[in-house]
Amino acid sequence: MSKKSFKELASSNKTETNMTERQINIISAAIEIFSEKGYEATTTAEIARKANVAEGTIFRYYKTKKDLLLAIPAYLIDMSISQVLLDGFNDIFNNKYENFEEFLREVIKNRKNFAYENMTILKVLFQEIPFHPELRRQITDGVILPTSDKVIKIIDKFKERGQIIDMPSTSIINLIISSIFGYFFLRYIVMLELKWDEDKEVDYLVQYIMNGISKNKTMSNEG
Amino acid sequence: MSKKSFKELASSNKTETNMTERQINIISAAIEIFSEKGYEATTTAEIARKANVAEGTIFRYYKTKKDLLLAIPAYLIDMSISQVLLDGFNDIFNNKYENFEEFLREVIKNRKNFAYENMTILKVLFQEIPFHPELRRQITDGVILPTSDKVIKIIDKFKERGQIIDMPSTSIINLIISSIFGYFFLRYIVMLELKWDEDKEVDYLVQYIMNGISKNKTMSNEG
Amino acid sequence: MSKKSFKELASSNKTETNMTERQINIISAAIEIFSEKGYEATTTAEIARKANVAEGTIFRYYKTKKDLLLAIPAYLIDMSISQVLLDGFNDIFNNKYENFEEFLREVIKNRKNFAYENMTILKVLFQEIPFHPELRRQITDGVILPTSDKVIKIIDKFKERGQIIDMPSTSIINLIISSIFGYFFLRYIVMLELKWDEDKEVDYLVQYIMNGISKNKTMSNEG
Amino acid sequence: MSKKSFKELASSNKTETNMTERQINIISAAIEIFSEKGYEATTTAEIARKANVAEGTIFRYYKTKKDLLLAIPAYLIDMSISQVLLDGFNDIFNNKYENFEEFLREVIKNRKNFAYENMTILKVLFQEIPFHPELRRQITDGVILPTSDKVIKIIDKFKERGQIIDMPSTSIINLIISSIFGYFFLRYIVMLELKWDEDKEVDYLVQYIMNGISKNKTMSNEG
DNA sequence: TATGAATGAGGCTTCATTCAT
DNA sequence: AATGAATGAAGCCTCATTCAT
Repeated sequence: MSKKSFKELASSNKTETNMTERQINIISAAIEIFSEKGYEATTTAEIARKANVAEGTIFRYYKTKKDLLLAIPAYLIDMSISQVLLDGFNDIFNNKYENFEEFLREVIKNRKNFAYENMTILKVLFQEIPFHPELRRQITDGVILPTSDKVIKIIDKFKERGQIIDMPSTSIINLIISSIFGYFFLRYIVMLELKWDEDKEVDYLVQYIMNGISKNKTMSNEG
Repeated sequence: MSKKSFKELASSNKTETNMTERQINIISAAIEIFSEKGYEATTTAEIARKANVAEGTIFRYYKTKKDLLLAIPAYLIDMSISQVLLDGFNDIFNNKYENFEEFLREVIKNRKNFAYENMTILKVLFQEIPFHPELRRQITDGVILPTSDKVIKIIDKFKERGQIIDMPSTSIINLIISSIFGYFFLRYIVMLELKWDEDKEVDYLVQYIMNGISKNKTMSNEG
Repeated sequence: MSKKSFKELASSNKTETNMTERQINIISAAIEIFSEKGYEATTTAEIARKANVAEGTIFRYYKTKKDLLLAIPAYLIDMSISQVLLDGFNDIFNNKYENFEEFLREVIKNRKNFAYENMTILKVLFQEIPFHPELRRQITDGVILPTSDKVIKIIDKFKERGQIIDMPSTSIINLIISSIFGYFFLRYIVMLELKWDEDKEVDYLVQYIMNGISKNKTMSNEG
Repeated sequence: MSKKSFKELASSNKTETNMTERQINIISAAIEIFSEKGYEATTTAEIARKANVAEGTIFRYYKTKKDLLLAIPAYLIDMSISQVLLDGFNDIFNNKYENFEEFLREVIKNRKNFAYENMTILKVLFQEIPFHPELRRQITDGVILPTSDKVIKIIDKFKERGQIIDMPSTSIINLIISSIFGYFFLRYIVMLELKWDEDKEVDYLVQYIMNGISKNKTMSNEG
């Protein structure tokens, strides 16, 4: 993932946001360093350096260092990164997949691409969630719940088609999310140094989830 | 989980460890505050206050604040908490379950109890893993790998009995761990405020995992 | 010696140095307190107070307290104090004294003025030399050796004229320096409280050194 | 110089002092570390370790760390180290040297041996003199002045014989001491790393002092 | 008497934030 | 609006000294 991904994404979307280029530089720099060292261990001096602004300039845009952190979810949404995500789901939703596995595979691929490109920002958010209730609220309300709503509808659709086991949709989502999130955490945080056959493991993951939630046993590995 | 769980556990095991009571007070206090505010945001003064010792006393036992963090995995092992875990697995392993689901349910119950009691310590460890390679090393080498070895054998055993799908045991473990870890993360970190029917959701989790890895479809929900 | 001598000297030379006024305040304050209490017994808070800056400001200019100490020789040179010294020797060298005693008297007078004005800085340097190899290096390489080179030439010149005994120039210099340094140490460090007829004693010192190194006995005492 | 010189000397004199062996261990250790790192930079823990006693034990014998420093001059005298010195002078004094140079050479040799063996203790004392008036008083009153008195008599004796120039004896002593002290300082503190032909330089020193103070030019180098 | 664990004041240093330019 | 020097509160850690054993 390029170090400029945020800035580039942001720049390309600049017409749709009211952030100045400076502001984007700052928050991009912050996100990157937060993800490397954690919020508390990051100094505003470091952010300023990476953002190519003076230290004082940061505080013109973000009153405090914490505001910089709390601005990240809004930034995520504002920048249409979450739009990309939702669009992806929309596509999936609209591309009436006959088969839930197809859908799931698409989701994971989507998620995977998304995660690859935005590992940094996600890492920061999940890292800091436990210590900042305001942040938690923003993420659940602004990102997770809206997404869940969409997904629940999809799940329900496939349920109606008899492809998915009889279990509350919320629980199903939680289980799927847990698996996916747990997978990425294990892969990119804990087992960082291990060799890992990405494609194969993702196939296993899909197969596992599919088995986990589908009504009829599928031994499919023929992705 | 009571605030005294570490101390109590440690005290009850004091014969098996060479830590003084003071040392246990200190690391217990540290773990608790680390888990509440994160390692960086925790001050040694705070730890001292909670441990009821002078600030200087901390440094008699742990040269630096970071040493205090790095001592946690050893503490986990030293206190036989991980022994409890492994013993659990040993019991499971020895109580030759005919059925993999029985085994899994036992594991999750075990894990759940374990996690309940040690959520705090686990939270700290997973929280700080990304920023401290030494910590990562200690956890993978001292906790994860040894446990994995045991579990792989169990998995293999059930594989031979034809109860588990044909997938590398390591991958199976990763998937199971991912699910369980993801579940706890979602439950206790992200969705902290949400109401949640614990028992039901755990049942769903078991069912989901069982479906995910077992050869024959089980629709068991009769928890 | 006035408490402001460094600052004043520095200010008067400000065009020739790239130190800010604040930086000069800080190092001046440091030198004075170091000389009074010794490097280790001096606190950065004290330095800040005397320099009329915040404690943190010190560390903008000198990364550590030790850097502050190690900056002193450079400061000595940078401030052209040593230039004054060398210039003095240059003058002496150029004012072709026919007589070595004249030269010596000039040197000592020069040294004496120099020492009077910079007793403080010299005291610090010689005080801390034993404990800081880096400091020793800087002083020998930056101050002593360059000066010695100049003086050796002068000594050689007078040797050729047959005014000085046959002894390696280096040894002669060492002996002279020893006498002068020892004199000042005894006078200003050990015998601090004693009454002392300065002029008379300096005359004795000159006479003593002259006798010590000159080829022909001089009983001059006509200072 | 052996690391045990103080302790050994002290032990051999134990009948003449009221110090316990422990006390001697402590002050010996203190002196050695003070001389290596300076008084302020030395910790009582370090002293205790080197003295092979518990940290608390130090404070049984010396109420404070400073008391330990202030005890050094008394220790010097108490241990008859200064007696050795004076005895040396006594011998010299009694061995009616006809020639001042002989006397001087004896003194320097004596001093040199003395300094070799007690460099450590002297270093500490001279190092800390500037910062501790009490220490200065003790050294001047207890060591320097009594010694001076003896030496003055000797000087006077040689003056009467017409071997020494007409200069106040105090000044003569100061000059000689300055030269000798300056020599050792240059040699053992500043030029620590330089190669140095000890014997030759001492010869030069003697010759220099002799020339400096004797009435008749001596070009003697034939020591 | 000796010990060494415990103390807590105080040292050095960092860093978010302010403000004059 | 942007800068970056200055601030000073607060953090980590050290160490002389005390005191219960």
